[in-house]
Amino acid sequence: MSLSSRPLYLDIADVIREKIFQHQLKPGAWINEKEITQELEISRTPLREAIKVLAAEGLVTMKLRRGAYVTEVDNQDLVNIFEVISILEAQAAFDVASNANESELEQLDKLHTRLEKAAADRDIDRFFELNQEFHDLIQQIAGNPWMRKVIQDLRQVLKLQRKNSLKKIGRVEQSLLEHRRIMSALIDRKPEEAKSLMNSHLLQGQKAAG
Amino acid sequence: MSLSSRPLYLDIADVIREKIFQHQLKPGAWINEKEITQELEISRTPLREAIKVLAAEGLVTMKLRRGAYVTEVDNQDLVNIFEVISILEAQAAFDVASNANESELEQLDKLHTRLEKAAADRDIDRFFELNQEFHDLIQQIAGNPWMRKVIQDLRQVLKLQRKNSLKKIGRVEQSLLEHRRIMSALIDRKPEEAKSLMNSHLLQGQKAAG
DNA sequence: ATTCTTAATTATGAATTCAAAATAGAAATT
DNA sequence: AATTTCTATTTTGAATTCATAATTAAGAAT
Repeated sequence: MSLSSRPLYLDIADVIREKIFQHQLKPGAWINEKEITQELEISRTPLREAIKVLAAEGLVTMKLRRGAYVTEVDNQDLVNIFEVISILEAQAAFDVASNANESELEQLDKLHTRLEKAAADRDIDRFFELNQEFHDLIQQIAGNPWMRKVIQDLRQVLKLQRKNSLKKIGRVEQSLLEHRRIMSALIDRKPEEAKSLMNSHLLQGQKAAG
Repeated sequence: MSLSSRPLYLDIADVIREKIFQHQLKPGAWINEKEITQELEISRTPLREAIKVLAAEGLVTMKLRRGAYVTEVDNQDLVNIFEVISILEAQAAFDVASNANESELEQLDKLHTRLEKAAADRDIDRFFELNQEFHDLIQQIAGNPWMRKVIQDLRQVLKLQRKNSLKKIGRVEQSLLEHRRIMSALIDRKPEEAKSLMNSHLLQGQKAAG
């Protein structure tokens, strides 16, 4: 067989990425090429290409003649990554408040409503998921694909050390409150306010996680 | 032979990257694998790994079953990339003004002096080079390696379309003026001012290039 | 028993080979 | 002559093979 719509190495990268996020491959763990080729029934060539993609994303680290291991992020890394994400997402919020059209704001509002519902249902996993979607939709609407790519890559690295701040008691409520205010600033088209609120929202999340 | 200190694919990536910046490989040009393997006397395996690294950096774009071509950035891309770079470098300047120690500021000042000299000598190439060094040193001192990596990757993509704004008459002088004011803000430890100056400095450069 | 040395094994890095798709080129049809 | 169809060539994607460095394991020496 061979009529797939995308190259094998991308599929393999997806599988390994998921393994990393599921902590089936934990930070610091070496990636055993033979094991994975046997499990996925593929050859080493596309696997090694996939590993290089993940290395570029920062999810794995390569060591000459030793192979690759899942990247370990320390606390300083977290602080540094959060600094970048906060700035950029804040700017994205600014851009949305400045330039989004009515239908886009409506889309956001709908998503936000679902977020409220998940919170009311105490469905943390769903909240977590929709929360990600909400942030991503803002970036999408902001309309800077390069910025979006940067944010997504860095968010991926954050996911390496699943200190999910939403698991902290009261954090979902707090987060929701912050979202509401961001949403208002967007709808009221107050760019500076949206920016500032988004920035502190993210820094709050960091503080809660740390 | 086989005692190199780094994997072959990284060396190959360097060579191709340089070819791209030298415009030996122009935006839109397909990368001919056979040609490069013969020229560098290597096999396709590490070459294809190198291409994937460059794709992750955004310098080449991969097309299924067609190979890879040098990325073409349009005007919208430039605007978008500049938006991200401006924000982040501005923040880096803020961080330097806030946290750099005396010796680091001195380092910057020395580099800045050399920049002044290159300008006085009308040595544009040297100015260009030192200009890059100046910006990078700020990022280094800012001390956020993740931010630095993001900026560097994006700056690379900018280099694809060598609209060097410094080539514009008067732009070197203007740029130098802006640098002087940034330098002052850093030494006077005025973070907000440094941030704002750096931001407009970069947007000026963009405007001059566009 | 512990450490050091050396042989066997394993894993990585890179070249080669194989399969299939895309392109180029020639022949045929209109 | 222009366009279409079919064949040959080239090129990409992926598997396999080969070479060498790193690790493990075994044995020797203290």
